[in-house]
Amino acid sequence: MSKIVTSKNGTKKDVIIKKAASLFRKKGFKGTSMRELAENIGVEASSLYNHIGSKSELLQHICFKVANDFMLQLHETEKSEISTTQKLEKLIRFHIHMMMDGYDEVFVANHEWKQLEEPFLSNFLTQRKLYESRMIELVKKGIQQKEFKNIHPHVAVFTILSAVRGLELWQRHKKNVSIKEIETNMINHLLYGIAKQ
Amino acid sequence: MSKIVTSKNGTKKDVIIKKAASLFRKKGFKGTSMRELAENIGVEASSLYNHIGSKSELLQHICFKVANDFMLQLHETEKSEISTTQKLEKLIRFHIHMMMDGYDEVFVANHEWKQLEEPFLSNFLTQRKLYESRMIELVKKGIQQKEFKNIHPHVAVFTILSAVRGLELWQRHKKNVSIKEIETNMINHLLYGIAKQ
DNA sequence: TCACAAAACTAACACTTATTAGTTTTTTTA
DNA sequence: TAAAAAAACTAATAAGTGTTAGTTTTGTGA
Repeated sequence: MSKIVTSKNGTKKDVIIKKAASLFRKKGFKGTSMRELAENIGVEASSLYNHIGSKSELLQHICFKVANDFMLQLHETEKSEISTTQKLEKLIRFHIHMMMDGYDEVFVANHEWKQLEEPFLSNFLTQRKLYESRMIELVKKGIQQKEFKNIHPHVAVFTILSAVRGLELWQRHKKNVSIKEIETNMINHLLYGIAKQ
Repeated sequence: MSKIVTSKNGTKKDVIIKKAASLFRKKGFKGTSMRELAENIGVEASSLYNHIGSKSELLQHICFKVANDFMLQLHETEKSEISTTQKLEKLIRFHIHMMMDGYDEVFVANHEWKQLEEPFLSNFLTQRKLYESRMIELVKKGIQQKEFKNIHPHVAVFTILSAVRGLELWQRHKKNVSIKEIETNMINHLLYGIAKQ
């Protein structure tokens, strides 16, 4: 049929991955066939293999791109010279913006990582565990420095991550409530509800 | 091979559904084959059809059982003669216990409902929307009655539902942190952080 | 113990899956 | 404009899917 449309600064592989993320989110990785993906791009399924290696490679790419983005931001935040409270706020805001800007990709990384094959599955889980434990360390530090109340660090981090992941639910209501409104509310709820006053 | 083992007060269909919920959670609905399900029960795939109608029927059963349980509890709570704060607390505690006792089923209802076919998909979404809007009404009433702060009801309900759904994450850490500890923490965070003091 | 019903089995079906081989068309480069 | 490279196409493969038909085994009640 027609040719793969490449927006500027984007290879054809990027176009395929972007569309894959969108379909994987809506129908799941296993629920999306290569024929379906191809049709959505306007090409035959076999043509995709001129640009990618395999279907699972697509999932790997999406999951590890997201994981990497979060890891990078965590690393940068850790070594920046601001208060622990500000560090936590920065991380939460990053989560919120990732969820808003890269909705499909973040959703897929959150929900479809189970479909990764070894050794990628183990690799992904290790990275996630590392991320969590470094956030816990951050909260512990905040408690030591008397910036935070004497809360359970593990519980606090998981509550934050849960609430942020819940931003998915808001995708359906983008019209009714503004993003800014949600962001302000959530930051207040999560951060200054914890910080010592 | 051997026969389906029926625990007392459980039909063979119940055994199949229970195992299906477990597998659907671990590998997804589309990622679980009927042969795999059968093998886990100790039977050939075709034998399952002596007890169930189809694979999708299994998903329907799981999703609507969960939806029904929540709807029933909501209905009962609404008409019980306690304060609005107590009503909300009761609902949150129910969510927590459903997540702990019926983990597989709740998880599947939360993540695999997309794989439902019409008209079940529409039906499920309608029911979920109804549930949410009735929770929002409850929060609105609490504000009117000056039991709650003047918060955004929609945001409040979604924050609560997000946090409760996040209990999934805790399944991995059951040993390290007690359920009671999480429950207390979460109720305090969600409810009495909202209620007027 | 014998007949009936329930539930297992084997074998096959029609269909979909990801992926490959080989060929033709399109685009880029010189 | 001709040669080379990129990317599309058609057609086919082997494996896996849910499900059905027909048969045999198992358990139950008279």
